[in-house]
Amino acid sequence: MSAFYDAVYRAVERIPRGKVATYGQIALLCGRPRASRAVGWALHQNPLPGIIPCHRVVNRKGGMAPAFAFGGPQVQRGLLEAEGVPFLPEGQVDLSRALWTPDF
DNA sequence: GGACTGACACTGG
DNA sequence: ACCAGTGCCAGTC
Repeated sequence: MSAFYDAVYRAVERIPRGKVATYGQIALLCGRPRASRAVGWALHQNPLPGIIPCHRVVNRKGGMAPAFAFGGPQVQRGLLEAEGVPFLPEGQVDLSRALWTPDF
C-alpha cells in the first residue's frame, strides 16, 4: 500500500455528501494532476470498502465505469440520488450542479 | 529493470 | 460537437 493510495482515499473521503468528484479532481488533490488513471487504479483496489465512497467518484462525463464493483451502475445511481446528487435523464450525474469544488 | 495494463483526461482533426 | 490518437501515473507480470 503506497502513500499515493492513502492520498487518494483521503481525497475521496473529503467529498461532501450530495456532491461528486472526477478522477482528475482526486488526482489533483493527490498532487498528480495527470494521475487520473492511477486514481482509478487505487479505487479499483478499494481495500477499504465502506469508508471509501467510490460511488462519489465519476469520470469527467459524470458517468461511471463500465464494470463497476458494488453491484452495478444502478446501485451507484441509487446511492448518489439518496445523497441528493442531481441526475440527468441520460443516467449521468449533473456535473454542473453536483461537481465537488475543493474550495477550502 | 522493461513492458503491458487499467474504474481517465486532453488535444487535434 | 463527435471520433481518434496521445499522454500520465502506479501496479503487476
